[in-house]
Amino acid sequence: MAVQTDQESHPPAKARRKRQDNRREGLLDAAAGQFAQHGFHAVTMREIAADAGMLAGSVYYHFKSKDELLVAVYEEGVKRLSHEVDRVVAGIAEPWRRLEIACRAHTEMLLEDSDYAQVIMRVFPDDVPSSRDRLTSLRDGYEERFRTMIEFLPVPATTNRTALRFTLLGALNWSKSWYRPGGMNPRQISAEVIKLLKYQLAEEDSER
Amino acid sequence: MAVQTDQESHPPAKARRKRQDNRREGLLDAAAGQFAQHGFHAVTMREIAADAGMLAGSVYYHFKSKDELLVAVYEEGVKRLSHEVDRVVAGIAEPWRRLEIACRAHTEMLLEDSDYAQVIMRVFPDDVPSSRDRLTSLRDGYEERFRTMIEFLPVPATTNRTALRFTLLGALNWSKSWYRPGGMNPRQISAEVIKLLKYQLAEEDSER
DNA sequence: TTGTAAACCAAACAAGCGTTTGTTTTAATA
DNA sequence: TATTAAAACAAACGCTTGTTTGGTTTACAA
Repeated sequence: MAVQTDQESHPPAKARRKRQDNRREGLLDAAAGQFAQHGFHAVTMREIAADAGMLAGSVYYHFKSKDELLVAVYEEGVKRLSHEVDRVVAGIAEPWRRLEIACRAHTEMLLEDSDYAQVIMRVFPDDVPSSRDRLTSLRDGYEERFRTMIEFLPVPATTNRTALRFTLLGALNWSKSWYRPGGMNPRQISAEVIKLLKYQLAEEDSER
Repeated sequence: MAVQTDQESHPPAKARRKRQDNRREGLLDAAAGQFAQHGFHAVTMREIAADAGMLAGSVYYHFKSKDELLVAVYEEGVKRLSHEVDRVVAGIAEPWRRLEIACRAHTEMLLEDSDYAQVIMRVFPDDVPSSRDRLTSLRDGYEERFRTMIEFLPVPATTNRTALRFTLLGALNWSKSWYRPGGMNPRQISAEVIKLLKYQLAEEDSER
């Protein structure tokens, strides 16, 4: 038995380093852009591939189906939304302020910054039956943040926090259907919605 | 020159009476059901036709394209929503009460009673570029009712009524994405949303 | 009863779909 | 430089799509 130098320092010609010009990322961007703008079923693999500068067949080296491509976009979208919201609320203790900051970030990504975020709000889980549960749990995982933030809100005991969450997120998400550049911007939209819901609830709060 | 008895009393064998077993209505119902459940692009003409008990080609006797079929559903949906809202608010003068009643009707049709209403909220005008403007103006025509109702609402001068409208309709329309039979019903949903928005705004109002 | 238009069927059409296959190019390793 | 796997191409696959066409049934008018 000869020496075995391949303990873990250098596996036996197994793990080959990947090429640097990997276009999977750009491909995902293209898919996100198309799905966000036209929805899932209205977009073809050829259109996505063309946007990424390749042919339809080549997409299948990176993703094994159109459904899985959507799931990947969804996952990336949830990750980006979550990270951004977590980032902006970090260090902010006051509950209403936390919520407002989070809503602003949410709305900005939804309306301007991120195709990935738009996909999550535009493509309904029911659109892709084979991945429905996966998409639903992804979306729920993100929205859980808002459930928690609303949980800590100092509001009268009679307040229906569930209804508050649905109203808040509904108002913001629906803005995608009427938002046009030049009108109210994302910051104003989220601020107005929060203002409408905050007044009567924030009784012990001194600001405003 | 002979007599011309065909002035207007009986056009010259021109206007033939239509048959009674016209299935155009059932066809439109089938289209509304399919579009409401799966969206526009995910539904095929064969599925719609099968639901109506006919073959795909036969649909083209009634509608000259899939797009036009959607527009017809949209028009019928707007008509039904409008009539229902107009009906329930008739005779109610108090502005907040009017709005609440209207919202209840809107939500009930959206969540339970009408596939036509669901299509209007589920299928975005951008999904069908060729008919985008038509669909948009149809939807706007309906929502104009809410603009008017909110216009007459006794609220502080600082209130942004546009934001109030968007928040209200957004919250209600978005409920379609989380509504499940057994949870909050449409009546409760609309009541909770109105309650959340009403408190602080209804200063001169004595009720509640 | 007969003529006729309304209403539908049956079958195909071209185009496009998501996907698979075999081959070629490319870049990192040895 | 030769080797090897990553990453893409080129071309087709079988199937479905929206739509068209020509013929057939049906109900109403005469």
